[in-house]
Order: sequence, then structure tokens, then C-alpha cells
Amino acid sequence: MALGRDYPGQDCALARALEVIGERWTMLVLRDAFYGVRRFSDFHDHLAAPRAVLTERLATLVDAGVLARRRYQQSPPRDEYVLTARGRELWPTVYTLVHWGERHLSEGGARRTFHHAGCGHRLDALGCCPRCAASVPAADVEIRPGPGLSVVATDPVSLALRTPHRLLEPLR
Amino acid sequence: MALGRDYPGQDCALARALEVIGERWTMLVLRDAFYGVRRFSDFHDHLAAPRAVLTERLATLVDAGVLARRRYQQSPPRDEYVLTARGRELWPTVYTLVHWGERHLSEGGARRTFHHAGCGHRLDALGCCPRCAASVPAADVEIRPGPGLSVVATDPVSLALRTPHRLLEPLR
DNA sequence: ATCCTTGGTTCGTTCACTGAACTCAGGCGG
DNA sequence: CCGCCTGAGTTCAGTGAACGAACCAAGGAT
Repeated sequence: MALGRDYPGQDCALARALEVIGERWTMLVLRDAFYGVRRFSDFHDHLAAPRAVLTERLATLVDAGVLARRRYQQSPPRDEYVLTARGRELWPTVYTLVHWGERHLSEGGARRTFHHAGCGHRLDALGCCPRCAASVPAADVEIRPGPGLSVVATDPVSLALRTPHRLLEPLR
Repeated sequence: MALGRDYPGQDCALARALEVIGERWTMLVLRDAFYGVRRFSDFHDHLAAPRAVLTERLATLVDAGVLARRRYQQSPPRDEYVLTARGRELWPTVYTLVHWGERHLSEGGARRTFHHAGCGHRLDALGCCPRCAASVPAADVEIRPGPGLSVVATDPVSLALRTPHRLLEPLR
């Protein structure tokens, strides 16, 4: 009990949330899940996190009801990890943090831009469409490569994200 | 949790942001800063994080321009840590994560509720006021104790947060 | 029969977090 | 002047988590 991934004694919803999504790599796993990544090997190729850590994080997220593990083919048996409704509600958190990073820590312009898939307008700081004056759920967001995106990554996920893509749609 | 510092190879604003605020305890430090905590000993008493970790996290946040270290008295020399404009822009991230935790991980009702200080209405999922139909900056948010808040904590910060309080205002 | 792919598990090394003790400087009470 | 208190750290040994490379297994494909 001495060490741990939890925050005992913090009577706070933020601490509870961080026990689920605050561990190293977890937010990047969620980001990839929103981008359409669903398979273990794609998460691994794109993140370059140790496999054991990835296994553990995916299990934690499934236990918390953020991801669901689904069999998508029987032979050979293969599972994929998809966001649940509860997981999709984390989109504002992921988006606002990406937006903050783009604003304050990105030299050379945005790496990716996010648009309302209906009208094409770029989302504001909270993930709302300034034209439609409404918040945009993840399923209606289109992600596009931005001017600051480097071109060195060669893994399939990075390549797929070089073209505009709707969130939550599987990459392949 | 033992977070490493950085995410090399991730050409992504989220990874850059997590290198600043993704380490263990850092988000809770920011939450406390929004709640009005400014002094090292108050952070320490409220969080119960090891002093060495707290020292390092505060230094990282100051280096990143999220917090500013300010001398508030000369004799004896004492500094306080206050959110900068850049740090205050993290409010939507902190709020949406607290909101998600309250919705999905809090038994027995919300621990704290957040209101538009102008009109008293409770904020929605993105931190906007449903009455005024506008996003509410941290300085205009009032935090109130909720029905799920336990009463066991006895540190000065927890006690001060038993009464409604405007964000960013110093606790004492 | 052998190789390849997917999705892991195992394991030794390295590194970050923990808690307790220690430091230091400036008041303060007697 | 002496000892004690407070705020704000620093130091350090012990431990648990992350790392990465190797290994494993089931089911095709050649």
C-alpha cells in the first residue's frame, strides 16, 4: 500500500478520474482510440510503449468501462478495443488538452486541426463549432493534418492520419 | 505510478502537454491552484505528496510558464505559486475531467459543484453556464461543497473549501 | 514443414516515487 | 543570548513501476 497508482485520501472526483486515466501512456491510448485505433498491434506500433504496459493499461480501461473488448473475427480469434459511451465522454478532456498543447507548446503551427464534420469549421477552445454554436461530439469531428505535422513517422497509423479522417471511425 | 518524464517520438500536442502536466500529482497541484492554494505548505498538507515530488512538480510548472513564483513577503522571504494566464487556460481540461469523474466514479452524489458566480447556475459538461449560454472563465466560477463530500479531512485547505469560494481567490 | 502475424507474457535492469530524517534561515518568547 | 517554532525545502535508502529485449502460442499462408 506504500506505493501505488492511486491517490488515497483525496476525496475528489479528479483523483478518482486520474486513477483511471492518469497513468503514463493512458491518455495517449485514449487519443489513439478517438483517432480510430482499435487493435493492440496498432496501439503498440504508434505509441512505442512497452507491450506489458500497454496490456495493463488496456485492461485497466476495460475494467473501468472506458473501453470495451470485442471479438471482431473468430478464426483466428482477434479482439479489438473500442470506446464505450463512458469513454467517448472523455473527448472534451482530450480535446481541451490537445488544444492547450497546440496553443502553447507547438512551434511551427498546429500538428493537427479539428473540424465540425457537418460544416467544416474549425472547433474552438472547448470543442464547439463557432458557426453552429453547439458542442460537437467526437463522432462529428473531423481531424486533418496541420502545417506543423512532421513527416518522419512511417507506422500505418501515422500514415492513415495524413488524410482527413472522422473520429471513432476505424482506421482500416 | 512512476511516470517517466517524456514521450519521445510522439509528434503530438497532447504528448507535449502531458510532459508538462501528465506526471503524477501534477493535475492535483493544478486543481488546488484553481481552488486558491498558493503556498508550498498548503499544497503539501492538502495533497500529502512527498515534499521532494512537490518541489519538483512546482519547478516544472514554473519552468513551463503554468505557474509563477512570486515573493509575497520580504522578511522572512516567502514565495507563493500562482497560475499564469497560460495556466488558467488549463481550466477547461481540469473541469471536464472533474466533471467526468463526478458523473462516472462518484457514489453518493457530487463532492463539489461548480457555478457561474454571476448568476449562480450550475455549469454544464463543458464548463459553460446554461443560463448565460457562454463559457465561464475560472475567475468567474464559484465552487461549493456537494452532497457527496466527506467530512473527515481536517487540513486547513479542506476546511476552507467547506464554504462556497470563488476560484483563483487565495484561501487566506 | 516452416514461416509469419497478432497479441500477448517473462524477466533483468533502470528509474521514479515514498517516507523519514535532516537542513537552513528568519522570527519569537523568555 | 538561547532555544524553539515555522516555512520551505534537500538528502537518502528502499521499493515498485517502466523499459526493452526475448520468448511464447494459436492460427493461417506458402
